[in-house]
Order: sequence, then C-alpha cells, then structure tokens
Amino acid sequence: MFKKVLISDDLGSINQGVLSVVNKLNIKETQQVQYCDDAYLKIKKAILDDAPFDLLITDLSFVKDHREQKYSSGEALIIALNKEFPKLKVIAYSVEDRLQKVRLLINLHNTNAYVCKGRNGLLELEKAIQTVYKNKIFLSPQVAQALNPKTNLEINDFDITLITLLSKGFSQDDISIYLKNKNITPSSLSSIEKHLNKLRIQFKANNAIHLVAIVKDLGLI
Amino acid sequence: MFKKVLISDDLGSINQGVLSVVNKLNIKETQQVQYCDDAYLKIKKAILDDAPFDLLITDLSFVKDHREQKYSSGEALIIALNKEFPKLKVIAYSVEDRLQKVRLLINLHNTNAYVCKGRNGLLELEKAIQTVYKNKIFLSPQVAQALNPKTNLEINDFDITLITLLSKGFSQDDISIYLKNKNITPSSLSSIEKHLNKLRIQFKANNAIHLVAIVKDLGLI
DNA sequence: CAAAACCTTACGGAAATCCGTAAGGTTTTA
DNA sequence: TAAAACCTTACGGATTTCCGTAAGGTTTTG
Repeated sequence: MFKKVLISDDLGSINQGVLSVVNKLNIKETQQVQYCDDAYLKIKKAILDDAPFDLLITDLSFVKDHREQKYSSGEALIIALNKEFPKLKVIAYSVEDRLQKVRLLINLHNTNAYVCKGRNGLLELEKAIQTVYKNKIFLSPQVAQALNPKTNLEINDFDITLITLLSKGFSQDDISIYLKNKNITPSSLSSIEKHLNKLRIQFKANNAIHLVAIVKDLGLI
Repeated sequence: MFKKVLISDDLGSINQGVLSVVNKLNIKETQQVQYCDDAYLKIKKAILDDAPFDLLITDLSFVKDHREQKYSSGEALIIALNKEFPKLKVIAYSVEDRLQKVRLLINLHNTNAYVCKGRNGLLELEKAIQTVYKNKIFLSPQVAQALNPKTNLEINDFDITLITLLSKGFSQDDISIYLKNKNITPSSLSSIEKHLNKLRIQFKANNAIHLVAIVKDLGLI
C-alpha cells in the first residue's frame, strides 16, 4: 500500500473524513493541507528531502481568502504537479461531476482517479486508493462514462467562454472585441451569434438570459 | 452539555468531521443520518420513546438520488421540525453564505445557529454548539451581519418574481402578459422596464443577462 | 388640504439580440 | 484530388431591450 499520502482540501470537515479512510488502509504517514500552495510546497520539499509522497488526494475548488495563492484551484495544482513530478499519483475528490472536467484531468493531466463527493464518497475513495495503487484508473460511477469516447461531451471550452462572458455582462459586440484582442477565432459578431444560437437550441433556452440561467444551474459556469 | 445529538448530512466525509467535533465535546449519544426524512423519523421516534434529541446539526442542501424524499432539503426539514418540535435546538451547517437565507432560518424558523462550512468550519461548529447550549444564537463571522437590521439586503417579492421569470426565458413582454393574467400590478411593459432598470443599477449589472447571473450567484433566485 | 414625492403607464428612438440567407474558406471523406 | 461537409464571416430585417421624457394617478407630508 501507499506509504506517504497528502490530503488537500480547504474544508476541515472533509479532511477529517478523508483522513479516517486513509488511516483505515494502513498507510503509515499522512499529512494535510488546506491550501493548494501548501500542497505544492510540501510535495516539493518531500522530494528534496528524499522522502517523497506517493499519493495526493485533492479537492478541486478552493474558496479564496486573504492568503494570496499561486495555485488557486485543484486543477492548477494538478497540472503543475503532473509536469514537474509525473510519478506522483493523484486522486481528485470533488463535488463536481462534469464529464468534461473528468476527461480533461484523466486524459491530459494524468490524474489517476476522480471520486465524487457524495453519500458514498468515502467508500468510493477507499476503492479509488486501492485501485490507483494497482496502477489502474478509478472513476466514481456517476462519472464513469466520461472516458467513453461515444459519450457526447456537452459543450466545449469556447462555448463556456462565450456564456461566461455573457454572464459577466458583456454584450455580443463586447465579446467579439474581446476575442479579437485575444486573437481567438472565431471572433466575429456573426459567429458569436451562431454559436449562441446553437447553444440556445441545445439547452432549449428561449433567449440568452435563459441560456445563462440554465447553464448556471447546471454548474457549467 | 447536550446529551443526545443527531447529525444530518448527505456527504459521509462531512459527517465524519462533525462527529469528531461532537465527540470532543463530551456528548454521550450521537447518531448520524444521510437523508432528511431519516432525520425527521429518528427525531420523532426518539420523542415517542421518551428519549428525545437535544440538538440537530444539519446540512441544508442534499443531493437527490433514487430515494424519494418528503423533505428534500435541510430548510424543509428545519421548518417542519420547528413547527412540530419547537424545543429541539437546531444548528445549520452549510457551505452557503447567503444572508437572506440565514436571516430566514434564524428569524422565522427559530434556528439556533448558522455555521458556514469552510476552513474553520469545525472550529466554528464547536463554538456554535457551546453557544447554543447556553441558549444563545451563533453565526459564523461571514454571515454575522445577517441579523443587523441596517444591512439592507432586501429586494421585494415583486423584484424576485421579475428576475425569476426572466431567468425562465420570459421576455419582458411575456412578463407583462403573465402579470396581467394574474392581476398583479404593475404589469405594464414600461413598469417592468423601470423596475428592472432599478435592479440593474442596484446590482451594478450591465444588462438583464448580467443581472440574472448576479442575482443567481447571490442565491436570491 | 395642497404640495411634494412617488408610482404606473405610454411613447419614441437608439442599441442589442434574434434569425435567415449567402459567400468564401478549411477540413473531412470517398 | 474532388466533392461534401463544415466553419467563419457579412448583411439585412424583425423583435426585444435599453433609456429618456412625459402625463396622470396615488400616497405621504407639512
């Protein structure tokens, strides 16, 4: 079994629960942090000390507070860690169940498991740890279909960008200018209209307001 | 100190954390549930058995699953309990920090404490239990201002109706027709525009989309 | 009671969104 | 490689939102 595990989650109560699972699994050394930056530093330090962590269990969303953070989310942390320390095993433990996000983490950033917090979260986490230890990938049942290539993945990043900008009060004209400035294509007003129209149909929304409301309810933005 | 406590939260990991706090406080009997209906039944049963609970610590949002529930949220549970068993002390333990909601629970439904899940959630929960035991109300610092009467968080029901209808895809014209049908005044398109304009200013929103997004984020709709 | 303040409603013009059509470019596919 | 499929962009018109002004009614206030 793993020898040295780091738990990263801003909610103390979650940390407690995860800890109880880890303890049950006969893991010798466990440490906890509540900030992504602390996780990064601890992992780096441990390698320098020649006593690296085997496994990181991390939340994805961290509430911002007064402490300025280099890594403000679990994703940012995972991406950085995967580049620098590809050998470290990582389990994401999150309330989110967006297939898009799961797919991104597993396929692009070599995350080893994605466990959804929920009624059976701790049970699944236990399974995840055991599965990852055997060098296999674990997904919670709710997101298991994420890796199925025929699962039509909702909407892409561009769409998310569009709706996010809308929700921030940008007019479609503003969005066009914004995208042009960033050299992102498509950026024409016409294309933006087309994409939003497609999204309205897809989400059965009457208008842009409705679309933003629906997508917000789904937690996609 | 309290003698018999019930913890209600759908996330197992949270339950664990809360449990550790309760145990620290020298409370003799603790029980846990993951569904609001179970909480209600356990509390009712305990009273019939002449061994009632002193305190309920409950989450507010419960993820729906296959099990059909009479009480689908912590609020619904609290409201029902307060009517039937007004003596039971209740602590809400939630990630939400909407002042509106806090005010509602404390003032209307006699909730005794509102603790925000967060980095210091368990610490605050401990304080909350002790404070409630002394028959005082406890609020997490982030929501402490909720009860301050000069905190103006009010937009009225009509405003909420307008924004809610917007978020459901109604055009302003649709809203006008809808209100006329329901004999609600004002109902003219012009008045609706005026009210929404006022709200846009109040919430510093650029347009209706932005307004709906902001108000959704605030949890007002 | 009368003035002031407020609210609802109407109207008109500018701006933005919605929606279809069409041209030209790129990628996919047979 | 040529046809098909797809994508971006442009444009025009209908509809809706945004915003100011103004008239008439109700409530508040001195």
